[in-house]
Amino acid sequence: MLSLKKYFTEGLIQFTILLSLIGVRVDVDTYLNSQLPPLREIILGQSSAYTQTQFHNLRNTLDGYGIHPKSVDLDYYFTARRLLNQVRALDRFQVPTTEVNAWLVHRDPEGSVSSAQPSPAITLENSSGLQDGTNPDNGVRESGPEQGFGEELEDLGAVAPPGNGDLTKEDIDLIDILWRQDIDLGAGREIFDYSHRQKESEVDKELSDGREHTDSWRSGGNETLDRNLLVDGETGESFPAQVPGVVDQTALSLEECLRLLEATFPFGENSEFPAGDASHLNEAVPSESESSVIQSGLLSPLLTETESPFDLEQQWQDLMSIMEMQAMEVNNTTAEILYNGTNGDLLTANYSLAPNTPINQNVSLHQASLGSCTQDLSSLFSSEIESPSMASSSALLQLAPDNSTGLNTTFGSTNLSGIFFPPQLNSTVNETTGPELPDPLGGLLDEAMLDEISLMDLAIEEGFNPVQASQLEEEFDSDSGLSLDSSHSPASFSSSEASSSSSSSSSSSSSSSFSEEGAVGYSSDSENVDFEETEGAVGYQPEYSKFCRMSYQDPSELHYLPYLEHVGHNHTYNMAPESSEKQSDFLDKQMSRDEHRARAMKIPFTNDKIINLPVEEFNELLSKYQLSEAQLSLIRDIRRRGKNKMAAQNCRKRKLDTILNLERDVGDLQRDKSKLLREKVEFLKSIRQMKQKVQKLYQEVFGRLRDENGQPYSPNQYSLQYASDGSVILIPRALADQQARRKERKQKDRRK
DNA sequence: GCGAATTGTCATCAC
DNA sequence: ACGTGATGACAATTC
Repeated sequence: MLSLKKYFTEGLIQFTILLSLIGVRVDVDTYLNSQLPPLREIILGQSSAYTQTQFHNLRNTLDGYGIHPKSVDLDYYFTARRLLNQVRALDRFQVPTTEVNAWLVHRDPEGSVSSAQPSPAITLENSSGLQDGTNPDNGVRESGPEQGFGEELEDLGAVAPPGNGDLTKEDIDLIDILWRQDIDLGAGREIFDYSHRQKESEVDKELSDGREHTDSWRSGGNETLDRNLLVDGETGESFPAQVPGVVDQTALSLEECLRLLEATFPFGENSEFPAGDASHLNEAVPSESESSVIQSGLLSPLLTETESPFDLEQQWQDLMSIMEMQAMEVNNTTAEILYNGTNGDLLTANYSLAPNTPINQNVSLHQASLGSCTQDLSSLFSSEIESPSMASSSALLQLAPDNSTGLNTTFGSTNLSGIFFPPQLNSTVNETTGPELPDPLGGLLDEAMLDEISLMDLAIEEGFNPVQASQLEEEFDSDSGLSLDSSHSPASFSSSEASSSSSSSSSSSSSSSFSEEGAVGYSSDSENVDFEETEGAVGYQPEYSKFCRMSYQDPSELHYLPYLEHVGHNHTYNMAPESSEKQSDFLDKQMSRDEHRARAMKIPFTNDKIINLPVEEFNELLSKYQLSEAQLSLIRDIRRRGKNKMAAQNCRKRKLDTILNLERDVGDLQRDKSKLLREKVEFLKSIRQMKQKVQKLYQEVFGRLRDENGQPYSPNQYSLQYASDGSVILIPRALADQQARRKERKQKDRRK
């Protein structure tokens, strides 16, 4: 359960992140919040703080249908939920709690190699399925081979509040489609027949209508739609034949995001992943020329897992490491790649990394996170998707401004090693660092290397004894001192770090971190906010503005929505007396101490209102009732404690984020330090080689010099020196020694 | 039953 | 002056 919780929580967070990055506003909370106490329990864990709310939600969402968070009869529960919500929807003010900008569930035409495979039935079914997405009641459920978590998710969608309306259902259906397509890639293509799933989800509603009726209805109603659709033979997805490439690529990216997530997303223990899923996943990925960067950058680690199709832990770690790299690489990777690449050839390094490294992905993700969360899909992806051929070049172009520092240092290094010296002199450098692949993780030097560097420093400062330095360097090279310190690799970072907000520890800067990382930051907050929504809590409201999904979710607003007024009503009347009793006991146990106190004191309104109402309305509420002094006192205590409780939770979250940010900053600094040390080593090597070359030239020039008699000068008696005007002059050795001593004295004096 | 982790509460300060 | 958020410290609870 713990692992499931972890996967599910982080998976949803990542999923939200992915969707938010591509500009789709999706409120996962909708699926977790008021409708699904069991899932909330799974995610949030048992907590008195949350349980209080959960109990509250439970009471009001179940309407008497008892459900224990840890022993859930989901089918019964969901069915009851759906029916009740439908009834309630009849007279309910609807609140849009989910906003979807665009949903395109089809692949780009280029990627559909199998689109040539005729599959009219699937086309029909898919198109109708998509259309049916807004009208879930039209299908007939049919028992299919898939009974995994997707089923639950479908039900999950079915119990979305009626107030959320079609969009929510659409969301879930589409997500469900995407999930299933990959979860079931190993199964037959009929899996992708949306009508199958539709039928499954609605089997409890329209058993009598039969499939023939439904199919004929569909075929009749969707002919026009079908005409314009092509079908991907592998995934069964249909897509408009004339859709511009931009949109298709966008849809692909979305799909690939979901695909990636789902591949790493363990949907419960009963989810079945057929062997060879990974290979299917591989096949489903479009060819490289058209593939989005997400695919090349994100999927590749997953695709290497074909040997063990679903090593979930490994898959998950892959995803987390990728997420980590996405955060890192914008700042580090490109510079380091450039740096490493220039050990041999800068241009080669650049062009070789362009097509198959995640730089492009980095750029897009970075931009997405920097930009508005509601960024348009087309604008978000236009740079890479609109003209895929330009993707690599744009990546290169964007490298420069982002990594100007790295580039400069790179050139600095290159100038020394590559420009000043002929290739043969550069061989040592290349041999040492050439084989190194660009390391996006950032290499760190071990202590041995630091020692070597210190020794080399000593050698330099002591007048650069070439022999000594060479020996040192040989030792250094033989130790392959550029080895990375694995302890500092991102793999060692906690997964939560990937979702932690960036920036420094100060609260003010932590605000800016939200704009940088969007939904990534304060993920735990969103959980908190979720629970607070129905409770009407106002905790951490200012941070709502930092989230993409905050627009309509001011809990204080929701709190006053008329249809929420029934919150707190007791709907246990339709329960059997025994179960009602159990329910009552259960709820009693879930109540907080203050709730018990309030009940004992017969406080005529909910603790929820006591805590979360604005002060004016709170006072107004108090004035409406004739309350004793004890009651008033208790009410104020409840309000104080309730607010403080939320404040404490927020405070702890901030503290945790601060710690994580500091931890990440330390890691960044360590990487920077190691990078600088590596550069220093390179510079030292270059200087040594330069000196060797100067020495060689010196000997060559000196050896050619002849005196008046045509005899060579003795190196013991004469030496060559640079004059101040840049010329080279021959002076007696004694004089040269004198000058050297003077220089040394001056240098010592300066040091003092 | 114990210790660690988590959560709730109080006191206090700052805004 | 009052309400509220933030936070350290401690207690209670949960794991």
